[in-house]
Amino acid sequence: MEPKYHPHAIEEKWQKIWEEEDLFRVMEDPSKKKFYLLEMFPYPSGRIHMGHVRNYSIGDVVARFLRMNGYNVLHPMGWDAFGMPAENAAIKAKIHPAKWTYDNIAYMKTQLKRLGFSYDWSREFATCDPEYYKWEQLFFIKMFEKGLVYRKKAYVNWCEHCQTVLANEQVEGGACWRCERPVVQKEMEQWFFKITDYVEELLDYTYKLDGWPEKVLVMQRNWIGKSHGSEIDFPVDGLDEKVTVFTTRADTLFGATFMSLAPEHPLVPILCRGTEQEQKVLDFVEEAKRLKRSDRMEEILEKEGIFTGRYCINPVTGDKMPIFVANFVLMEYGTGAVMAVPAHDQRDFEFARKYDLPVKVVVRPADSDHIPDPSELTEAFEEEGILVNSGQFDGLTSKEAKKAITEHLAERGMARFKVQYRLRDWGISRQRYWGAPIPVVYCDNCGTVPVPEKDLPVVLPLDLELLPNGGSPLPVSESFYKTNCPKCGKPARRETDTMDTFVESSWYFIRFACADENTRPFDPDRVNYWLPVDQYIGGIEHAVLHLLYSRFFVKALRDMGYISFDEPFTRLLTQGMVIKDGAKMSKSKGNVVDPDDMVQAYGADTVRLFCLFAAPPEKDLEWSDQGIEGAYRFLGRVWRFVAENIDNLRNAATYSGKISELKGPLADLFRKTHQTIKKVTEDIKERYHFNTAIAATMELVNMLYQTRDRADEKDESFWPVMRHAVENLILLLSPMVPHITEELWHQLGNSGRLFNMPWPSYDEEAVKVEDLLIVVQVNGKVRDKMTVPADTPDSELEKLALERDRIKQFTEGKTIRKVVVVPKKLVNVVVG
RNA sequence: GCCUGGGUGGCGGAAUAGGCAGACGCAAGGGACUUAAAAUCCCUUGGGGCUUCGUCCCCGUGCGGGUUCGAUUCCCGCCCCAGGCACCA
Repeated sequence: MEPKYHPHAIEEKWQKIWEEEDLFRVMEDPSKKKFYLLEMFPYPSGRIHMGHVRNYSIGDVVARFLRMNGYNVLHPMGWDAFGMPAENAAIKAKIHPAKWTYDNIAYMKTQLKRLGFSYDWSREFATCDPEYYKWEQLFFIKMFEKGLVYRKKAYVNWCEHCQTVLANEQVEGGACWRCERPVVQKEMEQWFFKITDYVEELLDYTYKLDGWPEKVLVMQRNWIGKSHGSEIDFPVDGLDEKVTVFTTRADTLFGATFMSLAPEHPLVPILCRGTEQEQKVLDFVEEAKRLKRSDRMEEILEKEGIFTGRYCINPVTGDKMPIFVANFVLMEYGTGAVMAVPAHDQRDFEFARKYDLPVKVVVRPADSDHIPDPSELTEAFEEEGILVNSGQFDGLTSKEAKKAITEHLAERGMARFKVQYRLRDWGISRQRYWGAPIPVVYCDNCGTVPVPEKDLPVVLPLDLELLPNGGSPLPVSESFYKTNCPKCGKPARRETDTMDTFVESSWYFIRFACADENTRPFDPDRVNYWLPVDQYIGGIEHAVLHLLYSRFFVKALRDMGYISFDEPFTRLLTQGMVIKDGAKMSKSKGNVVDPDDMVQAYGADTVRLFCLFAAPPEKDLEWSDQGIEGAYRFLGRVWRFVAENIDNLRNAATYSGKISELKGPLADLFRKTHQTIKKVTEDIKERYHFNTAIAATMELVNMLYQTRDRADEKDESFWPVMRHAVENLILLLSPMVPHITEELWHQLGNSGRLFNMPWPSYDEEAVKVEDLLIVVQVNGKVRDKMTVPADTPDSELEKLALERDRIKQFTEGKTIRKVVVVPKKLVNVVVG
């Protein structure tokens, strides 16, 4: 056996053997408990990065661990293969997106294989394959029939740089999530998935998904943004129109002194028509729309407004309220109109001061009788309280008044209770080439016609020349868009937009259950066996994107009868980022660590080990060049221990006796071995804390070296106990570092694959400590420690503690007020 | 502003149920081996103190209070950092 650890030879050797044996292939087996373990599949950008290595290392430990614990584990991998970088590369390097994508996939697959992950590659697919996206087009058609997908003209987020529309979830702080450039509003005809149909169920389940991090659930709840309130109608003075507002503060209605409308509000042109304000208002609206369309990501615009020349009537006071158009009112939320209550809303307050509008106090704090005069207010009182200046509603609490005032108006048909959400429908049209075509045809006679099922897939043509300006070639490609109407047969035009790539990733995890099924999207038997995903692992950045879309898609597919579960991912682990020098790795910062370089320098096992050891999975991981050296050194230490003692270990039979038959250092090592099995098992199974699991195996290795030097080698149990410790060490480390452990296992003369070995179990007797170290405190300070037999009764502990000389020193001349005994741990003597 | 996390040695981190703070690793220092270096192995390592160098004493988990025999852990108030949302009516 090589005295030195040479990772490359053994890693490549075992990877080859595993592949030849098809070791990681899994089949449905109803006699076994299944476990579906999934890591977020990568976009084939060219090379994997350290974030992938970390994500997939975590997943591989869990997969191998569960496998060894008797589960039938589905652990697949594939490619999220549609997307813009392929198009950009195509324009820049003149390579077709398809070739670029498939070349990248081929390379990245070798990288993943080189890392030794236990994927069942027979289930692999790329989402840009028509055999994949044809089912997505089928779902689109079915959703169209069900009214779950629809087309409408709307203001949408447009990224000029990416030349496409973005969903609300894909705009971060006013900027494109991909290129980080400002997003503008553009009015376009777009396809939308009706995610809002499922808003209540999506929200409900955020309280039931107890295997998800609370952080992600909170983010989703905030994104959904449910609020309870009222809709109230305000008649327009002198016109047969009304302005309807949504408010969560109906209790402040008596304080509403003016009205604010969004610039896009449809009533605006009607209201100002014929007034002397008309031109000024229309100019203001144009200017506001223009500003909205331009770069407004950084600071919030100065609050500005303009009087429309019209008034509406406050339905409870009968007062005339001037109607303004205000640049801060959003057409997309509520009704696009806000009743302004300057005394109780800071924004309205500032607006009222600026335009010299009346302020009326109608709520006072519950803990004060003082009703401030509007002139003395310096800011709005936004909290709830007790109503004043509100006629018959005076004295009610805000909560009571919201109900009472809404009901009062509801009797006259002027108000109703209303639940409002922030979540809006998911816009999925993308003006891009490298995506799944939306299977729709536009016919002058028949209108919008879905492509019939039998004509699917609508294949994305690969023989197109890309346009140099980055625009999609589909709208100018006759061979693609020219078609005949499926209904009337007359010439018609295909939809040339493609689907958001988040659509592909919203259902790929189901397809892994039956990737070879070619007559229907899913094979119910296999899907019912494997799904839902038991454990999903990926980055937090998808908290409200992919993870919300997938939840919606599963519910939609369920209601269309394709599947029969409610939620895609039972448990979710969001791992932290890999950072270097305190910042996310990026080319511009020059702090990128390439996995290939690391594998080359240290081997896959070391890279995996470091990723697992440096931090618990949910925290960010700071890459450290010294840290990875340490990981390498540890594996060298493991290797060397076996290599240096290989003959003795090989010739020994693994110790199978009881701990009571051992003594001294050998008993200690045997106990430590069992304690390590317990610790590693619990850390992996219950906590996914691989860092502490690895720390425990390090302790065992340290003890192996110590025991070799300190125990009596002539003891006939010496090598059997050593072998017992070494074999268990190998088994415990195998999910994390599968190659070195496989090699050592075979060097010891064992056969079979660790992947198929049962996970070691520990002996309760052997874990128990014979002697306990009891801490003795005086007034809560540690003053002494004593070693006692484990079965010493509590009363005896107290007696022993009080007899200690050290303790007597501290208690002498003082009264013992109390003695606290914590079984097996500590005695605290309280003196005064 | 609001909502979530988090703040522990020189560094990454540990302490799982209120009971020895700092496991394990890195870095640093010392020693062994060596002609020498590398590699390896062993030891020390939170800060401070000393007529006694100890099974010694004091301080110490962002800050200030509280509960408790005992608080990194629970409660109240504050500061700072990270992430998310942000004109949402």
